[in-house]
Amino acid sequence: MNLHTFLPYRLAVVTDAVSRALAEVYADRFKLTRDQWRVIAQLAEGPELKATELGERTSLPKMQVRRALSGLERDGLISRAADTDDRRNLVVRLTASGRALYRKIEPIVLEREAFLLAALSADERAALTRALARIEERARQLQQQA
Amino acid sequence: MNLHTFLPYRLAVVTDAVSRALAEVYADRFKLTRDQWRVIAQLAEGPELKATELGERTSLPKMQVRRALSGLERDGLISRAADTDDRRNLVVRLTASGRALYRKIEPIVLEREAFLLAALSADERAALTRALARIEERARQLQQQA
DNA sequence: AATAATTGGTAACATACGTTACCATTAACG
DNA sequence: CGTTAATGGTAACGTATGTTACCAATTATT
Repeated sequence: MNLHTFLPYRLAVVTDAVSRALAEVYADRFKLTRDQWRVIAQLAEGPELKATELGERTSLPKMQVRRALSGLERDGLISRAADTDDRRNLVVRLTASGRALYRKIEPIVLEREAFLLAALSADERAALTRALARIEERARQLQQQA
Repeated sequence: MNLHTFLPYRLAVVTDAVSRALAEVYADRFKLTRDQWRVIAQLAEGPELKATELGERTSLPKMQVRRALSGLERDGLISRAADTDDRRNLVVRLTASGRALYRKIEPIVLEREAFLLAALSADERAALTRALARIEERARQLQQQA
């Protein structure tokens, strides 16, 4: 077995390189952690979310969501309010400055993604998306049976 | 922008799922960290390596290599010795029990990789490998210019 | 309706990790 | 040669992360 052709290793290395390339934007320039960036990006898609939904949609464990939210709230980028229907729930939404920050980051980050994908044809991109989806599904099957 | 179709996010999520599926083997069953597993897998390919080479070949920063090695040495799976030519260098090699452990893990881990890849045709696998390589290269270009 | 089980969120701990500075050895340069 | 620079490895610090246990609000059970 050769580590360099081993799929899990390859994925980890590529993903790490991509993450770093992106973190230069949201972390270095805009002082957000990766988790905070994910939360903001997700909140930007809809007006408000419950904290639990946020966790599901960002693929983050609830503790990471919580810590991301604490920081964001401190910096005035989101607001948390108790749900009136079920007071266990928190309803989270971007503040005006949260939305403004997102609008600054989004184009830069999309540009970087475009740069990465420019190495592939449309067909190749589609194939990559499909391959990743299939592999993810199978990985989850492996975890299940454990 | 949609987080779920955003390449860096997709890569991170898939990679995380794959890592977890693999960690069940080397971490849960064999009590190795991911870094220790990488180091062992790399050492299994050749008889001995300098610590710095190990870092390059496992894509791990030197501190992580060091910490991985400390644990492995404590457990008698590797040995470290000063290079006689250049006494700054450490020469690292697997012990007999290190090799034995590797031989136990390898087939299980390869089987899991095979299961993941079984979702793809030979062509699709080749395309995936190519796509990942191109994206990694471009990601490193982005980092460079920062 | 009272009690048990579940759920969303929080707290606190121990461990892992990245960063910076450091020491010893070797290489470079005058 | 002798001083300076560079390199491999180590130490020590603060922060981040995962885990476990916990509390309050809600839902289910009888």
